[in-house]
Formats: sequence, C-alpha cells, structure tokens
Amino acid sequence: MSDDLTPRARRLRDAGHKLTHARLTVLAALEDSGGHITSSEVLERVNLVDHTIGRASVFRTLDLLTSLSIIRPTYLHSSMTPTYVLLPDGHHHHFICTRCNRVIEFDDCGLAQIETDLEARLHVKLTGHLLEFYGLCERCAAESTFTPSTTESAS
Amino acid sequence: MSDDLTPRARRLRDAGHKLTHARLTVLAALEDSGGHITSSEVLERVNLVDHTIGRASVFRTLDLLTSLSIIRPTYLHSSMTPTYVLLPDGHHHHFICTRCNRVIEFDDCGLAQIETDLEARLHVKLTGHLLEFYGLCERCAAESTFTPSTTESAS
DNA sequence: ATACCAATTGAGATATAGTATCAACAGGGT
DNA sequence: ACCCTGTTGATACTATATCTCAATTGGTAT
Ligand SMILES: [Zn+2]
Ligand SMILES: [Zn+2]
Ligand SMILES: [Zn+2]
Ligand SMILES: [Zn+2]
Repeated sequence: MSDDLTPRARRLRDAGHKLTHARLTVLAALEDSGGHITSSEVLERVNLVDHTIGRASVFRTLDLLTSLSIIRPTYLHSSMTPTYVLLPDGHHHHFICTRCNRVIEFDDCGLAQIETDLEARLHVKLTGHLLEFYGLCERCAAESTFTPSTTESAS
Repeated sequence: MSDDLTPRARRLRDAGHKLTHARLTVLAALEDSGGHITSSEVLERVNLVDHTIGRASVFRTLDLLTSLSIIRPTYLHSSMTPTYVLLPDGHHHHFICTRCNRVIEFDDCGLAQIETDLEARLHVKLTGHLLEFYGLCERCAAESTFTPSTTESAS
C-alpha cells in the first residue's frame, strides 16, 4: 500500500513484474549514473551496494528494462558492449562524434507528429524512441580541415 | 585509374584508407546481406569467400566503416551482439518490437529540417543518423490485450 | 616494371561479455 | 502464517572482441 515507489519501479510492477531487491538495485544504479553506462559498470555499481547480487540478474534486469522501454542499449564506439541510456519520457537523443567519440545530448526532437503518423501507418503501439546523429564535432571538423592525412594532434 | 569502384569503396579510399582485399570483402558481405547482420554473420560470409581473412580484420573493418558512417551498429534486444545496418543515404530508420524483436524498416524520416537546425545549433558536421522506435507490433499489441499474465501462444 | 615504406594483415593467445542450469529463495496475494 | 510462482545466485560454459607482432600488401614514386 505504501506508494513510495519511483515512477520506473511503478512501471515495472504495473507490467506485472516483481519488485525484487536485485531489480530495484539495478534500477537505482542506472538512475544514479549519468547515463551511457555499460553493463560492466552497472554490475560494478550494483556490487558496491550489495555484492551478493549475481551477474546473471543484472543482465536479466537490463533485458527486462529494455523490453519495457525504460532503458535502451546504444553503441558508442568499438564493436563492444553497449552503453545504456534511460528514456526519461520515452525518448533519448544524442550526437556522437565518430572521430573522438564525444557525445552531445539534446532534448527536443520534434518527432511527436512523425510518431503519431507511424503508429497509424504501421499499426504499432509506440513506447519510445532513440534518435542519434553522427558526424564530426566542432573541434574535429576543424582539425579535419587542416590535416590532409596524418596530423593526430594530441589534445 | 580504372574507376570501377563501388560508391562505398570510393568513400573508403577518399578518406585515406587502403582498399585492401579484407576490407573490400567485408564491405561486399555487408552489401550482399539484407542488413541487420551480426559480426559473426559477417565473419561467416567473409570466410565463405576467403577463409584466410582473419577475425581481427573483420572487426577492424566494421569499426572503420562505422567511423565513416557507412554502417551503424544497432541493438535489436539488449545484452546482445549489435547488428549492423548500412546507411544508404546517410540514414536508417526502423521500428523494433520489444516483445518479439520483429523489425520494421521505413524510409521516410522528415528529419532534414531538424538536421539543419542541429548543425547550426551544436556547430557540428552531420554525416548520418539513426532513428529507432520501440513498442509493440500489431500482433504483440493484440496478444498483450488478451493475456493478463501467462499465455505464451507458440505461433 | 621495380622498389620502397607505412598501413594493414592473420594467427592465435588472451580478455571480456553474456548465457544456461537448477536448487534455493522471496515477493505478493490470500 | 502460508503458498505458489517468478526470480535469484553460483558456477561452469559459450560467444565475442582485443592484443601483439612478424609478415604482407596497397599505393606511390622512381
Ligand atoms: Zn570530435
Ligand atoms: Zn524524441
Ligand atoms: Zn511483436
Ligand atoms: Zn532519416
């Protein structure tokens, strides 16, 4: 009856899942992090709080949260582990520099209309979206202009 | 001098990279696949053509193509190897069902204006984007309505 | 054509990430 | 307090990606 649940915990329960200690701990770890956190980092944070929580449960929880569109795995660089971002209001947007891997997040996306159209057209029920742009950040764009080939200036 | 290069091979070369046998083979494997192909599947296809090409080169090439916005890794469901998609005109868009992992791709995104605005606002140079929506596909949305908890009908 | 050199490669050992199994446990409804 | 089912944790296992470095090769200059 006590209703001191975080909004995301409530969504978990409303979807018919138990609010277990492991799940709530993973969720807290994600919320405490600044976003773009890997599974290993989640695992590390979780085990700082309670080292008895197993790896498998962390991965299972990440899967579960993803299936509920509470988080979303995204790729930053290198063919490795995804980093997870929260989808605060169902969406997340960022720019990734493909040269230095800098990430710039931004809030407004103007996708509301597109979302509505798409639901009607594909007959789907949307719960979230991720929009990512890639290219060169201001600094890297400038450096690329100067350097025909090899001038990796260590900044 | 012979100019029978695919557009993507040309982009590789124009960016200052050598057109090696390994790279061209990986590129061909990606182009031959229908998209949403994992690193292991690329490796498999590549080795069917030439089994002397090493794993490391395949991964290296996937990273390189990603940094050039020629391909982009995306996650279908969490805790999994990414699947790579080509970015034909710099962009790719799809819907992912978070229940059955069905993917529906679509072409139009209406992001041109947003892209222009963003370049000016963040002072970046954009080379591509990925837009993904999540939710329930028509079938899964219908099933979810009927089943309060456990009715995994094997279709 | 030949020679040259830096970029790139392949092999395979190593490191890292994620999954399977299953007995024990605990959330939440009664 | 009791029960039932979803969930868990330990561990062994599999899959995936990276590192290292001598050998090779693409591209260019001669
Ligand atoms: Zn940059
Ligand atoms: Zn949005
Ligand atoms: Zn579905
Ligand atoms: Zn687009």
